[in-house]
Amino acid sequence: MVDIETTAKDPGNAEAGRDFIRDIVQADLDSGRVRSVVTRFPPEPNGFLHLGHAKSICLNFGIAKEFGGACHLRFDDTNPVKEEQLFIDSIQRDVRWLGFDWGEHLYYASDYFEQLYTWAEHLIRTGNAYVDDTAPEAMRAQRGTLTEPGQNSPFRTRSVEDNLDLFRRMRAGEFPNGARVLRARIDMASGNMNLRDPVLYRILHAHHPRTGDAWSIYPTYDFAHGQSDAIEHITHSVCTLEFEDHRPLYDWFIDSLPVPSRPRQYEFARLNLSYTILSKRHLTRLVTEGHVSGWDDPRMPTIAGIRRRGVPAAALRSFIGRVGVARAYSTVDVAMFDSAIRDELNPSAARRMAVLRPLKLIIENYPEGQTETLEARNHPDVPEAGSRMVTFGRELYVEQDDFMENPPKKFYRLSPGKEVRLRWGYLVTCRSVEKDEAGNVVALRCTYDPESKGGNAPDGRKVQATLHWVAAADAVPAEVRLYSHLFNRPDPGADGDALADLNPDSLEVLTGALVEPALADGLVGEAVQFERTGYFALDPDSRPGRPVFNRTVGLRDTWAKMQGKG
RNA sequence: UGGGGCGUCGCCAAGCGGUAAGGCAACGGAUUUUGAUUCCGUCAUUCGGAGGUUCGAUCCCUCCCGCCCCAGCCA
Repeated sequence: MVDIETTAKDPGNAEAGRDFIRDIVQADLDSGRVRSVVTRFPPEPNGFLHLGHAKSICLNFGIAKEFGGACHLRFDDTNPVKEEQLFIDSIQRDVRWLGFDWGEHLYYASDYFEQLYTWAEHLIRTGNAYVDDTAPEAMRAQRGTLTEPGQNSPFRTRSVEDNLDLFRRMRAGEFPNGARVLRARIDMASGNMNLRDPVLYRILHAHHPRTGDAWSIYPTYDFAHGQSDAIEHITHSVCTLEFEDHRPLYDWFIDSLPVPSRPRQYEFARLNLSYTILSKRHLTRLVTEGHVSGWDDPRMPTIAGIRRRGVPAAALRSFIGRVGVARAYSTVDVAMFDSAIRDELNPSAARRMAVLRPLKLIIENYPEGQTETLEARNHPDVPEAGSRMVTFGRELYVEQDDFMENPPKKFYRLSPGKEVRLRWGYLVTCRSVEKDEAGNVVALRCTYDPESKGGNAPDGRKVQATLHWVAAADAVPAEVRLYSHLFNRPDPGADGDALADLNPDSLEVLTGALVEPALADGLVGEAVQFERTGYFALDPDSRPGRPVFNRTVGLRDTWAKMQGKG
């Protein structure tokens, strides 16, 4: 099986509308506050990227592209106990697959460790930081609560000399983990908890994926992020709403340090999706506890999972564009994602026939041993897509759902005495059914109208349904994996543990599917439409002669909807 | 009861003082060799609530209500 390279050529910006952040960028450009825009996407390499990150990626890279600027990919690798090279690699792969390019601008916060350290000493010298020996629990107690001010640490008034000495020895590795920290001296009574002398450095004797064992102290997010932005001359540092009250601290560092530029932080609402969970903590649990097959399980809302499911990058971008960017807390209906996927696939996916749950159909008046080939269009609306030949014969398979012995009123498909069209084939009429001892229908005995080749009878009579089918003579056995929501409620976790809301039926494996031969040797990841069923993509688990298909998304199903309403 | 935010159609989301865009969903109907697609139509006299300013307010002011985030040496 060949792995298809689906990296999009042009992510375009047609799908991205206007939003308050783009308005700010435009205004800054117009006023001359910035000459050219520089943004950044700053993932922490402690997990795989998911749909929430996709929103940030599309926003940051999209803005850079639209305004002729640059977007940096910067790994926020300040916590070596959680970060791994595996994630650094997967993140780059996923961003590229999404269609974005950081060019030369690949950075790591760890690239700046030496500079950040120098700035930390600067803070000490200017009386803005001190080494605190307070134990973690005591420090928590001293911090106060949301409504009560904190207490100053007894170490807050240490001399500059002592602070410098201690901090250097922290770096030298003289103290065990947790023994001391470097803190900013701001205001223990601030209503903003982030300003109550936040920790800048902690002692961590840990191996870092990039710096190895060179450091035994590591900067916190707050101390590293803004300064990294400043070093890279980021103009607009865009993050999610929960960092809003970190902004005063972000600005405090920029004001207190001799940084080379003055970036500004802006916040937008993170993406939430119904029936989905987008938190690295939960996604990590799904993987490590084995609820899914891995980070790229097609049910996962990770970029890797979505890609494996067969969703084109363009559909993902289109979806993000439809969602928009604002500051209001929101949860997007997952149906909107499905819609974006269908809109992307409908005009492009080749049509094929595949029977998911086969039911044998025997044409009594079709000569034994005879077969013929019929031309089948690859796309109903795109003539250039061409056609392929399909085999027709006396024994065929149709979908079990397409037959009912005692059909309700509006059932258009096969039932005793009813005539339907076999797509690209002939009109057939069901004459009788064969059953096993248990009374299950095991085969349909039909007759066909030899004059209806291609699907139309010379007398112009109409049929209500057109069915997909495959010939017993050359159908290829396949495995088909049907996916549905990983969680069985729109707001997983609202009542407690999200994993308790896992949908036990999110994966259905059909091992007895039969597909037309043209489906036997596709490319992994290539989208096809199984007519009347949905969009599918070949899974990497496929082997020669045994294709495995993932259902990317089903077709709209008005009939199922009618039935659901009884 | 500290600080910071958010509330426009079932779900997203425009709107920036001049009289409520668009998408998704839903519901009708037309076309159809996919009950798909496409097409056409319906879907907020009203913008969390109450006052106020104004000729005029979703947009300005006041108060109230609801929801979210913050007390990691995580990001």
